[in-house]
Amino acid sequence: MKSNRFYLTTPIYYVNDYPHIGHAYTTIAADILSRWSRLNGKNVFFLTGTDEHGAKICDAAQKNNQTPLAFCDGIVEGFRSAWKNLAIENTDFIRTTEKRHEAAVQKLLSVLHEKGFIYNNTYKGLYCVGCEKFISETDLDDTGCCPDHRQKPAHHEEENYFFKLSAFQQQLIDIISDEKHPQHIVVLPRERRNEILGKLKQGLDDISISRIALTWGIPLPFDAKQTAYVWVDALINYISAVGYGELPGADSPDAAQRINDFNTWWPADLHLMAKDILWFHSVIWPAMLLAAGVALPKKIFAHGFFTIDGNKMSKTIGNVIRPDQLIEKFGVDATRYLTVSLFPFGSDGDISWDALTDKYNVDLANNFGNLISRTLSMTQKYFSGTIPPATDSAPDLIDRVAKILADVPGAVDALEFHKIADRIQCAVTLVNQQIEQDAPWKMAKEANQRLGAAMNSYLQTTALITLYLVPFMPSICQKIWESFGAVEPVATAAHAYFTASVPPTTFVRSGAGILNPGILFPRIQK
RNA sequence: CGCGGGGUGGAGCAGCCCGGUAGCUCGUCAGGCUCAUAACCUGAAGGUCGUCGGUUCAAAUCCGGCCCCCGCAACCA
Repeated sequence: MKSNRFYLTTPIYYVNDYPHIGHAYTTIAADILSRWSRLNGKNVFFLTGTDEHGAKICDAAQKNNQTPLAFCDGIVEGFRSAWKNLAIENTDFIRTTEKRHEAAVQKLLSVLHEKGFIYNNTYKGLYCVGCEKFISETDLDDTGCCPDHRQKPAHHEEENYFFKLSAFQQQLIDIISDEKHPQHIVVLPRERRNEILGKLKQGLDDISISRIALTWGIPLPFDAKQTAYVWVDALINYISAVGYGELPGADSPDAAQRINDFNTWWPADLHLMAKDILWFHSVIWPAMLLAAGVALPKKIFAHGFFTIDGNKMSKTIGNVIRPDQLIEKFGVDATRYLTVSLFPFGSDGDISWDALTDKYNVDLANNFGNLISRTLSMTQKYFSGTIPPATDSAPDLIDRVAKILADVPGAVDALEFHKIADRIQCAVTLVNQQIEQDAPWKMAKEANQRLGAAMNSYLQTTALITLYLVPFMPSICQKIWESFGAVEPVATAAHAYFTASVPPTTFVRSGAGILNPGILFPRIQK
């Protein structure tokens, strides 16, 4: 049942800082996709984790008077709790300092070595610790310092191992550009793909994949004096987490199980990341896999960066937004909804507290939240809190709403969160308009026979819209569900609806008693 | 000739890939409703979609020239 499984990943985050809104952005997006896929009957493996090797971490740990691992442990805890607070349901969390990862890195590098894709050479040049790479003199500023890190690079000469990246240029071009290629990788968005292809056509240099004298890393299997370059190390997490490589030692899990896991999950269906690391994922990573004879990931999506109030996110400016700050102001569910839908996913955009607050008030408080309030309130007032039955001549409202929401699956596939939110809001507006047109409060006064059916249709459509919001706002949707008097969890209903087309009329049953959930999205003053 | 992104009513944005009544949020003005979180609904004013040219029956949308703005510095997703 390989076609029914879905393996998606976020990058593993570098542990030089506690999580901020940028990390959260990618991870929330991945979680929404993951939940959506589960609700659509997929067997999902959702991986995230942390990247913990390299000189920077080593230095930071020293400054803190800690061992590198102890230092990492602290920050990793920050990531774990941030994801927990954001209701992220990742299947696994991989750390590059784990044994299983080390085993996978060594296995892959051994294979590359055996197949002749790795050779050693002397590398001379200026090395910047901050960049963790050699830089050329032309890159330096007037004072001879690295412009990125304001420090003088050191003269460095070392034996390094190189990976024959250049051997894969044409193959990579074909794989990325030719949709009919058996190993085709979909790189999105399109403009990013064009950028990658453009760079690829300019040619590829072999890359250094090891560091000498840097002990905080994974030793090369064929030369223990050197450790793997952090990027090579990091990329491999995507296969080490699902079972690539044999674990040494008696306490290791069953090797056969790991092989089975690997065959089940690899290749990944989607690698999700920000645009800055697309090159590593769409060129270096596939080249490594090609060289090793391992299958390639199917889709790679790079989202944009954002500015905050028009400025770059910066500790100096002090405008860094932490996930917990967002949660404090908007709550977990709204935070998830707002961050991914504020501007189109894939392009750069600006985030500001004002804009977030605005969207919160418009989409969630005034529109969706208020729709819940008014329908429940009317049900309470006009029908003593018992959901009235539908009539045979069901209003076409449900059809019209369903039609709008029919655009959602396609938008999810294209990772167009902005569009998903737009469709959902349109659906909500449609119901609000219908309510206005029907004027149920008037019908109540006139004892109009059609009131029950009308009320029923509002509840049904609101319930239907709620199902589409489950991946974004899991806990509030559950609350809404309960307030509609539904017995089964909202996730169960959503699964039934999305996988078996169970009509919405079976979710919100006439005769069921509603509950008052209170104000779900209180308006927020700017 | 470095690379990339962008220029759409007062502000912020969508639409552009797959040409065919220019849409959303905020703001302004007028009205409706009173079930609801002072929420909701309707209507109005306001745009020659940066500019010049091309393709087309038809271009914000495709093609080319030009002008202007912003990244490719970072603590970074």
